[in-house]
Amino acid sequence: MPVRSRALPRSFFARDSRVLAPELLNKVLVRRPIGEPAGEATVPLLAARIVEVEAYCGAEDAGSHAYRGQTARNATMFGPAGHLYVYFTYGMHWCANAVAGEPGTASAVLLRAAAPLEGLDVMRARRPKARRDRDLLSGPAKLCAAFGITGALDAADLTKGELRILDDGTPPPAVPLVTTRIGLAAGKGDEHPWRFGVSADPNLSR
DNA sequence: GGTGTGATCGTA
DNA sequence: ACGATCACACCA
Repeated sequence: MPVRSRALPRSFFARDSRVLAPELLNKVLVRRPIGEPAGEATVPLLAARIVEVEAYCGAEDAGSHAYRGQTARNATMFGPAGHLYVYFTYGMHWCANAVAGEPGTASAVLLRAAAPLEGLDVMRARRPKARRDRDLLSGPAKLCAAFGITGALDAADLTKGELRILDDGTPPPAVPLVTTRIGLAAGKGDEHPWRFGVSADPNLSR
């Protein structure tokens, strides 16, 4: 991790989720030890380079949890950008998003896959079923499991908390992979090309 | 490489 | 009921 890595400011997140999403590719998700001071030089406990994301667009997006308005579950998405929206799905999995846009827009970017950089031993211990390291973070629920992200981290501030997204100087891909989003029912937003990835990266979800 | 299926529970 | 999923079984 280069010394000049720095946490992304809130202004970085406060944009349309479809603009923010590809900009998050090649940024570094880090989790620092609990209670560790927020110095820039601290070695993170866990670090991974984001290689796959999806944009969700609130009230105008049938695929978004916010499509039918605010509830207790999705309230974080209606708040300020730069916070983490964590939800539980399929009765067993947690998934994490970076809240985007202006307050009230309820847009977010789902973190779908990442390439492990640091803390591989911790990630392997949390994901004993992953046979290869490229499977540690190759899906939104896998990523949360490996990073220990649960509902307890919903609404965490990504700009200054124990969980952050850093810019280490690696630019996003000039030409990202762009496809429709995964797991949406027909007519429920599946037509929008709002999934973005680092082409041919081995850590992409299946 | 691909497809099919069961697990398991909060939310609407 | 159904889901912004995963892992395993199987076939190729």
